[in-house]
Amino acid sequence: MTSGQPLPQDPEPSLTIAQVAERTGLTHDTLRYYEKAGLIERIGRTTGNQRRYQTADLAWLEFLLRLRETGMSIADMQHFARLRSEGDATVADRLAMLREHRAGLADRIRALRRNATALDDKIDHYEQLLDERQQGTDETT
Amino acid sequence: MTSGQPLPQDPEPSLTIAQVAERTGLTHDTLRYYEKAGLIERIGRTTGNQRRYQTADLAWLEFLLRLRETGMSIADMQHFARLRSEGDATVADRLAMLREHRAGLADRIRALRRNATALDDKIDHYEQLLDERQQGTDETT
DNA sequence: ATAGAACCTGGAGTGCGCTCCAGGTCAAGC
DNA sequence: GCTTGACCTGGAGCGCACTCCAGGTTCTAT
Repeated sequence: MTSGQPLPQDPEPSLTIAQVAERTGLTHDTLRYYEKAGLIERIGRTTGNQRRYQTADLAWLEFLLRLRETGMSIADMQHFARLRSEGDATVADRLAMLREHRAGLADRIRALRRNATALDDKIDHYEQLLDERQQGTDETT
Repeated sequence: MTSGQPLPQDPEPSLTIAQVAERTGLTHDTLRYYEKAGLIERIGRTTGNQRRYQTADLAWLEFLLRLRETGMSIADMQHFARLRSEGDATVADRLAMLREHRAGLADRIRALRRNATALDDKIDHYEQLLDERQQGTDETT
């Protein structure tokens, strides 16, 4: 088993919302919005009702950010978060979600690479146009 | 010079908005919105004021779609379209825009690939969890 | 000639993902 | 004790990229 309850003298590095905002690049408004929306479970509070983020909260947030950066919608992240909160019984479902998301991501990367190549062609075309234009400034054929 | 004005007997393959919608995957509303927004210049009309898209319109639309798919905003596409409508003098500006967009795209593809790798790790982790859970169903260590 | 589908316009409405606001509470330094 | 800045809540507002609507016109097939 693991050892400790969060005793008072536990040096668990709890962060304020401002510190988390700086670390993640999110605003405090977005952090509160994510909590309200159920993307992150209710963050622990001080006696004065102020949030204190623990290491595990940070790790989950960073995972969420990876999902977001790869284009997952808030709705899907809510779904994933709900499954997670339901415990180990939902591991298979969560795995399925991640696999599907991963597959979609692969598709999107492939599409972007194809479009990048097309863009390169267009850029080449523009470079040629520009060369001709600059060469032709004096109208001599 | 090139040869023909669009004479009546010119077999220029003009398409209705519905046909263009089907070809591009855009809705007719989106096509009209893009025209209203200045992303595409005013499409030629029949005497009865209905749009007829020409080959050149299609080509431009497909280019716009590539810009969109690679994440360019409507505002930036408007900017590009405006430059284009101003003629050859803006070739250098347009080239600069495309190069910048291309560079951002490269960054985004790199970030997606990094995130994809992180996702793969997470998936591996979930697969292991699932294996343990299935093996451990009978509680024998 | 006429029915019905496709098209037209200007403008309002929608969904997403935040972002801002008002009005208050809490914590730390002077 | 008091000020000042960080934090709290519920709810309204915003920008983007469409999407829909009402009311009218045009095209096509019979």
